[in-house]
Amino acid sequence: MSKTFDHSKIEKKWQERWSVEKKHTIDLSDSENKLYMLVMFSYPSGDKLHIGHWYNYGPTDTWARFKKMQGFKVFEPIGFDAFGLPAENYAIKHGIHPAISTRNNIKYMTEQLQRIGAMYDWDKYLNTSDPDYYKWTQWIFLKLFEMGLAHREKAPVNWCPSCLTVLANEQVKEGSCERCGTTVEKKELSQWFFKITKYSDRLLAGLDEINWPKSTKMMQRNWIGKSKGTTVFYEVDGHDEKIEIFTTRVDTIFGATFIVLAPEHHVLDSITTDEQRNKVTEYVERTRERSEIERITNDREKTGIFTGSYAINPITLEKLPIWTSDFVLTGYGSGAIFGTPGHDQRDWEFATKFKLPIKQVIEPYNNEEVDLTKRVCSGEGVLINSGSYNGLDYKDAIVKITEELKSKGKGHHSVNYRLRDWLISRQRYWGAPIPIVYCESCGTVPVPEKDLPVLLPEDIDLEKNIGSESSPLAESESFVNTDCPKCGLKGRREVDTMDTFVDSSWYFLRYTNPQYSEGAWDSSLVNEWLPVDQYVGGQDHATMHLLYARFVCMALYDHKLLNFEEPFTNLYHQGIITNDGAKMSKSKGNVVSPDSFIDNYGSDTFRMYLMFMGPYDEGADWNDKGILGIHRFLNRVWRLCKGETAVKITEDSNKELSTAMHQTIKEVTKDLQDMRFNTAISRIMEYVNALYKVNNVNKDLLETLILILAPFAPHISEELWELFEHKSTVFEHKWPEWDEEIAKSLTITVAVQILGKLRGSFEIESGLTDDILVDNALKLPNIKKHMEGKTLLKSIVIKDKLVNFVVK
RNA sequence: GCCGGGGUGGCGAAACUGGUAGACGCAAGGGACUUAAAAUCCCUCGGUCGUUUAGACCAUGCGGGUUCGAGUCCCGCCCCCGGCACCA
Repeated sequence: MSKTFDHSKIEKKWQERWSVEKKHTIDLSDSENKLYMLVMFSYPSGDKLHIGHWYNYGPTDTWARFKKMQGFKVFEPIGFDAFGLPAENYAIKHGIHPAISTRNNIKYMTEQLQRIGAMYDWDKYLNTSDPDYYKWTQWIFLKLFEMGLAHREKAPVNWCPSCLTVLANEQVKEGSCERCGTTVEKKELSQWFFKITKYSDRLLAGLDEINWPKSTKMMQRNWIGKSKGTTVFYEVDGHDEKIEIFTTRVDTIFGATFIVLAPEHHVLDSITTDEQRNKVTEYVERTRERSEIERITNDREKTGIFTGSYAINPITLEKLPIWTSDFVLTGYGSGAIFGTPGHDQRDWEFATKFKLPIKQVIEPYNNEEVDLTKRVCSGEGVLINSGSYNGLDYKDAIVKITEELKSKGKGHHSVNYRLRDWLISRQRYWGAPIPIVYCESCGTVPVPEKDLPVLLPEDIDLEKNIGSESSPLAESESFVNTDCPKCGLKGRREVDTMDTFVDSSWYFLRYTNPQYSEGAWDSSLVNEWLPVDQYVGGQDHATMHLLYARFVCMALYDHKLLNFEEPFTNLYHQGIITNDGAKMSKSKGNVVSPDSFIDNYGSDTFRMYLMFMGPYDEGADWNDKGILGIHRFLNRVWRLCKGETAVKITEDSNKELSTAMHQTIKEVTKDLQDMRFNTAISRIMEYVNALYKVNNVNKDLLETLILILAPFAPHISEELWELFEHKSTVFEHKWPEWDEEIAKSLTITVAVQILGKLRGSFEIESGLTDDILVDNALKLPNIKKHMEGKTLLKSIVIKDKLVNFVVK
């Protein structure tokens, strides 16, 4: 008979029992000792659940089970982020309605999720494409609209010609669509935005209050990009126009030799002289045709055209030629700069190219040689060639010059942000319709709450819509034509749907009661159970989902709908599981399915292997070579506990093993607390190895083993726990505690060094004085040998560890 | 270019606030059991030298430094991964 455990049978048995006995259904009405453990829900794609998902879900369940055993009331929900483009594209290709393909994918993926054996509370399951859910996504839109945080505006926006929709700034990476990699185009379109910029400072301040990875906080800070500086107003010689310029280095204003406007700048047209008009117009048009990626390519040579006009430097009253160039961005600051070519790399390149004068107005601190004909001198220093400001440190000069500008009414201190408003319109079908009606007499009218949800129309031929730049919803007459909720006359519905990041920016609130019909959530539950105590997911969402969710919660807080501002108190990012060094993705064809590993080895082995591969936040390159080792280990535990080895189970106690047991509990507890799963598993392995080395072990040693193994391998642990005649499940037993006294080793090994080089060691009981350790060390033959002919200058003793002799 | 993270055996990796580098596992080699194989159990396993032992020297990306002692701290480089990138 096989002596390996039957993982299929055991896992099936316990998963059924947990489900039947509702072990993971949490009654949220009592929030004492609550712990809300959240993982990022997944998109129900045709790829199904892959190893990357498992890497998120398996280890977090281990942590959750550990916390449950420590006495926390753990809430671990799961669901699907089910709206989105891939289902729609799939529909276009295969003629299957997104609702159907999504339902099929969810069905399959739910089965996969269940095989993990996680403590998911399936009663709280949700799906964002369900009308019962997106009704409330629309409701949140209305709340933001009420607050003036949702507005429609014509603006140059990012358009992905492959996805046939606009994208938020956050979804454009290096000028390309984050999803499909296609180069995005700039388009001037009327779109819906959420006013996230209004929360820039609070989004920054909140980061100090939450326990998030510092790299993620840094990414959000950089993304928000707050910079303090000065706004300067320039008069245009011979015109009424004023040019507003933002700078962080107003100290270099004496070195300004030209002004540059972005090609889209609103005064450009009116200040351009007749002689220059043709050239300027041509340049502006050429810029418009150039793609974003071309424009932002760093090594591109500077281009630009002189407008023929001059601006007056408000401090020096010098006349500065006004140019236009595409290196000045329209969306940042006011879309205009003053060029200080001596001290700014880009301005230097521009001045060099167009033979504009270059002036030095900063003397660098470190007296380095300055040759502005050869290279720029950026950085910090003291002012020169700056009139009465000469000799001032640049930092003081910034303050003083701004004061002068302010007194003359030519400027003031100001702050700029890189963050743009969140563009939420999508010209696609498979998303929540934006609940707005346009009426000729009433204008933009929000759909009343009682009329929600605005259901997605069914009568749409998605295939017909390919290539169209308008939303597929525009196809449906019955959807578009409606009565104005205000005046009752004819109106037209908004045809765009919402960015799916809106769906995911509040799902963690809905989890507390996804069936709730009185509102988006039951405040009595949400205000008790939120914020999320531990959130785990990939870092790729750092400046998207994780930023949007924070914004939405702050807005809802301001609307008095929530009693907290920050949704996720603690955040952790698991690393990425790559395959041949590349991230797993369908397009690369390197996705590894967990299914066959579950069939062959079981969930216990597989999840444990994922945790054993390396540090959880570092991820790993996928490799199934070591999975057998974990399987062997679980078998060793199985046989040991069943008494199928040479080690007999008796009543005898064993002092040494007892010490090992308490040490193991201590180390495993600490490692688990910090999600150091790999080392925790190593400790348990060492413990098992120690148990195998003796002739007999007692029940206490084994039961402790089962208890500390349980979060890692829940099914086999339950089975063994039952074998030891326990009625309740192992997870209802409390996590073992260690006794510091017993955990102390009786004997220790002391290393003996001479001048820091290891020359020997000896075993001795712990807790002895320095003198005794030195005496013992000096007795070692090898030490005597090395000490011959030398004088001992000093003995360094580290208690219970090491003796080092300094000799000459 | 700027901001994070990292570089340790054949491989995945350990090493708490500076204190025996390589725990644990994989792979490999040897042995026990077996008719045989699988499974299992035990042993060896960074490199060079040394007959085994004892031991010595070299080893944590590279070059310096601080220290009785450095994978760990400091200075200067190189490489890999992630993010931002003409942001004024």
